[in-house]
Amino acid sequence: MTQASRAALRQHEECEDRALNGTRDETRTEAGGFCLAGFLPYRLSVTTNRVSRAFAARYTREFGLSIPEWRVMAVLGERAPLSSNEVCEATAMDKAKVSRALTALRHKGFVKKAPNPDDQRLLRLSLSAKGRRVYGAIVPRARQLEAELTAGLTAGERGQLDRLLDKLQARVVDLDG
Amino acid sequence: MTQASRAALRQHEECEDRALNGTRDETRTEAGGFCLAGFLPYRLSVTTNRVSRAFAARYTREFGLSIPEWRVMAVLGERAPLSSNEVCEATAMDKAKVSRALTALRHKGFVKKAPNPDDQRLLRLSLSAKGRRVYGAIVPRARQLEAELTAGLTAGERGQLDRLLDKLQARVVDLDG
DNA sequence: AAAGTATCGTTTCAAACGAAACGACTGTCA
DNA sequence: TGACAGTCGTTTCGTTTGAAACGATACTTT
Repeated sequence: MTQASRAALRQHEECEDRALNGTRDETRTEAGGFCLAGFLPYRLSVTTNRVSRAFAARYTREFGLSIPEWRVMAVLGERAPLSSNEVCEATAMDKAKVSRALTALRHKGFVKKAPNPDDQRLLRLSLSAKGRRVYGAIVPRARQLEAELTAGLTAGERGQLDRLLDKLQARVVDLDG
Repeated sequence: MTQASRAALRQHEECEDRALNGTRDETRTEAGGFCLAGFLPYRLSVTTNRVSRAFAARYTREFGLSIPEWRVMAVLGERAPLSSNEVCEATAMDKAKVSRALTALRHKGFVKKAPNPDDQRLLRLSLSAKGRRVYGAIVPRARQLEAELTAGLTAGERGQLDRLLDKLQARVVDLDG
């Protein structure tokens, strides 16, 4: 844990304490005393970035894959062949990122790229035999890491978290769209 | 909403449907049928990135601030003077990012930077009068945006979300530390 | 069929990023 | 006091990022 993250957590606890003590229960809604550590977008960003870092470190160390590359492998392993655009949609990444991940994966020999005879603009992307082997190894590992991450959560809490993320996602769509 | 996000949500719903139907309830734990859209790190990342984008767009459009700059303003508005390191800790950003945000904020005339007489290595950072005016405007706006984001959540759900994020954060510390 | 429009995937470009090097300053130990 | 180690904040360096430009292919309209 970094110094910064420790301090951020400490500060957040202080803010929570203040709220629980009732000293300024209206902290969230009034003008004064804004507490960044209790601000949802900030909290989401900090937590998610730490999770991403931790997972990225594992993927890199154990399989030599970046997160974009892992995402592409994950969708190609599940359903192939896919066009680049379909990979974009399935991974929630833009086409430039997908294109770069694909060239990296092809250099590593994990992904095959064939033209689509029906439409020469589209690609037919799929895992190579080697890629499938890696996929077979990385999927259980990813599940295991996810299980470690959620080890402190009951099944109900895990479901609740999924539902809450869905709700946020639905909301943020209105917010920027 | 982008095509990619729509598709990702759709795919996730399909995965959930499969789970709910009981066709393959063991989807999460067995070797076959890995579903990226149901994978927690992925879900966290996608949701958080969308939230960050939406908020960054507002901050930029309405106040000309990036997210790092807004974070620095937020902590300096709450408690100043602070050293650069203290800003790092309070914002969960590394010192390079903070340094860059500070130079931008000083160029905009929002932040003052004074030497600390007790220790010449440390800075005494604080908001200027202009910076305080902006702070006074942006804090209620940030609260309002946060309220829009969580409009679909009950107070209990909001508390639950905070607790779940805390639990994840506690876990991820072990995971990479 | 030719011209104009749209889509696909790659590449270019400038901005943002984190790690590490760095100079400036402080505290410690001889 | 002088050397040494540690801390602070800035800057440098190479990488990653998303937006936009691009060439190539397909569709539409006449």
